[in-house]
Parts: sequence; C-alpha cells; structure tokens
Amino acid sequence: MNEGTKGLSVFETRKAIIEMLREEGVNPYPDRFERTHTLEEARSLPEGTPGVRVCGRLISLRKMGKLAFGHLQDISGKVQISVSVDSCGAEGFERFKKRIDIGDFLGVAGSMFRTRTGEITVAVNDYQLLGKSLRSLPEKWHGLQDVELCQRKRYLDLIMSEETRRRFLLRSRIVREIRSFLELHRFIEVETPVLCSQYGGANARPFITHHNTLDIDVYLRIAPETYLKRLIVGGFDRVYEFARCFRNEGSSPAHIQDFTMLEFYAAYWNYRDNLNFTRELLLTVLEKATGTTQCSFQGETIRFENPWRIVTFQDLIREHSGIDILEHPTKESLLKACNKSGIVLEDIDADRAAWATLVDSIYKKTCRPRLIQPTVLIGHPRALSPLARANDNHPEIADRFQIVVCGTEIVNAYSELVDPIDQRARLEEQARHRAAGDEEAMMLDEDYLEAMEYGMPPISGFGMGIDRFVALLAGEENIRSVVLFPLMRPEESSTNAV
RNA sequence: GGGUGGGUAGCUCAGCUGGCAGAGCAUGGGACUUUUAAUCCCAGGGCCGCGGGUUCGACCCCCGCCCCACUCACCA
Repeated sequence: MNEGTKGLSVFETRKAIIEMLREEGVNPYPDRFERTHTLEEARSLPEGTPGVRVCGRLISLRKMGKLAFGHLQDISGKVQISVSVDSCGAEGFERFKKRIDIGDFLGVAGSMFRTRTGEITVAVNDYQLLGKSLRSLPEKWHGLQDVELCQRKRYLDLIMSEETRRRFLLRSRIVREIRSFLELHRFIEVETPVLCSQYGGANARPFITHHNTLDIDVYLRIAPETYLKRLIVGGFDRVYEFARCFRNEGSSPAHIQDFTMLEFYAAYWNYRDNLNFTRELLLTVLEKATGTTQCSFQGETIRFENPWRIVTFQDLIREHSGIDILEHPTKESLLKACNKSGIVLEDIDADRAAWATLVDSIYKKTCRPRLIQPTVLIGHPRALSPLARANDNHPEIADRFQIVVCGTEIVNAYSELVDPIDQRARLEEQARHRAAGDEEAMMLDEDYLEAMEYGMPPISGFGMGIDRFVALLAGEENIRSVVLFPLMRPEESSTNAV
C-alpha cells in the first residue's frame, strides 16, 4: 500500500506517511474540527440522520476491498464508522486505506445507518485526519496489562481500558459532589500554602526543598490544618480545601507520598455536629456519584446507609484484645498486659514510645483490620491528638472521631483545640519529643499560636483522604489505581535523555 | 529496609532436562462491498532488564545490581 516503507518500524512508516501527506497538501495536524455530536450522542441518533460530524481516536479498523469499518472513540463512548467506495469515491477510499491508521485522530461527516448486524454506524462521505499517530496502540484484545506501564503511561491505559476511564471519571464526580455539598452548606473553598517555612497539622516527615531567593529551606505541607484554622480566626467561618499534601514516608497500597486530602472547618460546631454533617455528606456524595449508598470491597458489601457503629478506643481494644487500657495508665503496665495477652508489637521502641503510642499500635494491630463496615471510633487519647480539644469531663481523651471502613481510616475529625495557652503547652510537649529524636512530632509554630491568641470560636474540623475514599468506592485495593500519574522512579531512557 | 513473585518483539504471552528465539495482535505487500478479536496468502521485526560467573554451549543454573507488584514494618 505504502510503497517504499517495507521493513521499516511503525514509527518510521508513519513518519513517511506524514511526509507523503504534506506533499499531497494535507496537514496531518490541522487546528480544528467542527463537531455536531459526541460519539455517545451520535449512537442514539435515528437511522437516516444526515449531516453528522463526529470525531475521535480511531481504535479499530477492518479494511476490505471496497469497504472498511472501524470504531471511533472519545470520552463519551464509541461509534462505528464505515468508509466505502460508494460513499467516498474510489480515490477517497484508496487514500483512506493508505493514509489512515489505527490510533489516528479522525473527523468524519456522514449519515447514520444500521448495518446488517444491527449496529448504528456513520456512513462516512467525507473524512479528515485530525492528528497522526506515530506509534501503534497496545494489543487490542488484552490492552495494557503491565501495572507499571499503566501507571507510567496512563494515557495508554485510558485509551485502552473502559474500566480505567470509568474509574477516573468516578473520581472527578466524587470530588464534584463533595464540592457541591460543601458549597450548598456555605463552606468557602480556599487555597493555602503548599510551600511553607513551618509544617504541622499531622505527625509525619516532610519533603524539604530550598527557596533560592530567600535562601531558606522550605517544606511541602503535610496538612493544611493550621492555615485553615487561621482563616477561621480571620472570619471565614466555614472553609474547605482539596489539599495536595506530601509526606516523605513509606509507600504502600494505602499510602502515597503525594496525595489529596479534603479538610474543612466549621466554626461553632463540635465534633458531634461534625459527625452528623459527615454522615449526610458521605451518604449524599455516594448516592449522587455512584447511584447507591453501598459499595463492594473484597467480596463484602459495605452499607453506608446503616447506622454507623460508634465505639470508643477503650471498648474496641477491650473487645479485640481483652485489655482495658484505662486499667493500665502507665506504659509499663500496658506493656505487661500486652505480653500477657500475646500481642506482639514489633518495631516499637519500648523505651521511647509513650503510653498513647502503645495504645495506638495495639489498636492498629488488633482492631483496625477487622473494622469492615463503617465504624466511628471515638475516645482517642489526648496525647495522640495534639491539635484536638480535650473532653470536658474526661480530660485525658480528645473530642475526636475517626471513620474506619474496610480497615482503613477514611475520615479524621475533632473539636479543635482553640485555647492558645493549652495549645502552646501541647506544642511544647511535641517539641520535647522532637528534641528527643521523634522526627514526626509537630513543630512549635509561633505564627499559628499568635493567630490563636487573637481569639478563636468553637471549631470542628474534618480531614478525609480523597484517594482512599475513591479507591474504596471504585473497589480498588491500591490507591495508585485512582491516582492518574503516581510518582515512580524514572525510567533509564528518560534520565539518559537529559 | 526484610520476605515472595515478576521483567522475552510496539502490546499480550509461550519457551521442555542447558542445545538455532516462538505465537497472537500490531506493522509492510497481495486478495476481498456488511465487518466488529474480520478472513485468507506472503514478509519484516529481538541487547531475552543490566553486569559478572559456571559451561563446549545460558532466556534457562549461580552471584551482584536495577525496575515493578504483593507483603511486613512507619505514616493517612
């Protein structure tokens, strides 16, 4: 067909075709195409509809002597096209066969008809190349199977996999519905710094970089919390942010270093108000984004509409390990109880770990993996929550809740600590942990403390891992499956190219 | 970081006891006016992840390294 291209690679062959096109006066990369319908819209047009102009990527092609069928694909769907000697003329058909390849972007004009096998199809009487492809697409039947390739070349995964397209469209829809629910409830969307001279709001190690002009090291935020609370001080009494956060720590199916966290803060609410709101938020978003308030995970049906079990740390740990943490108020006593119950806490530095750290690790070890249905966990030790308000009646615990689904924390929320003097004392405590070598302990943020000293109303805040939430609703076990371009080590070829 | 599995053509995958590197899709040539994993005939395409070693001979065995997935540990 294309004389003189025998033995060349696909890439070289296609480049040769581009040269031929240019010689023929055809621009292989034109600047626009007038489209009348998306492909999904075209599919529902009645037979005989004339003047249909659609476009997309040609993803399959079946050529015969005087007739060819293929499918165009766009984000809405696919539609079959037919190009023939009858509809495009002998010359037009020959040029189609010689110059158009699978993978090309193509615009066609024609009318709708139904084939013998009943498929609605565009009978093309004119076509235009809209973007020449130089590489062959992955195998049409299996698509991209290599997980590494799917992540490195997500665009190919998206071209080849309907399931992948649906997954990322779901993510967009979830974010849209969350935003719309918050807007409906008068929350104001804001953007706070990603590059910070102080980091806080969570216990995690940050990424550090350098600001050349100011000649200071700066951190990528690990959470937006203290900035959002400064805004409450400033009078924005309901704020939220979809915050890209960065934590320089290990990766796992549930952890990625560059992730998205939704945080919102509402003045005049306590954590109970927040829990009621959160339930409404999640049920509404689920219903609107997925059409149901259930999802399925590892063969289990997760029913969000059922009443969520509310359980304290103390009761939950007692239930799963037999240990009553309040009967063991010192770490020595608690460690002894663990040994007696046969709970092995490897990698816990028994000398350095505080009582609260032990509690947390007993919970993660014995309880969290078994919390499959949505569970509201309350009664966290105050020491685990340096920015949370202590309970008025039980000052050793925090007014805080977490929502755990499928063994994963989805939501973390509390009544915020708004007392600047108490906050200073707690951050000083954290600073002592830092000095003792705990890299994840929070920094003492004078600027934040000063903001608090101007006065804060009652506040309740909320944080949710968007990637985890989406993965849950998409039935994915690895959050990388719902991140378009997860960070990976660069390939050799791309490092050499520099 | 530890453990397990994987890396072979652009893609999806075979590859026997260590004995010439294979198929399908894709690509090039030919036939074909209702195909849809089109079909039929022919052809081209390989740093078997990288580097050592053992061997007459290594995709295969041994050692080291790189990348990916899962898993354990820390973190959401």
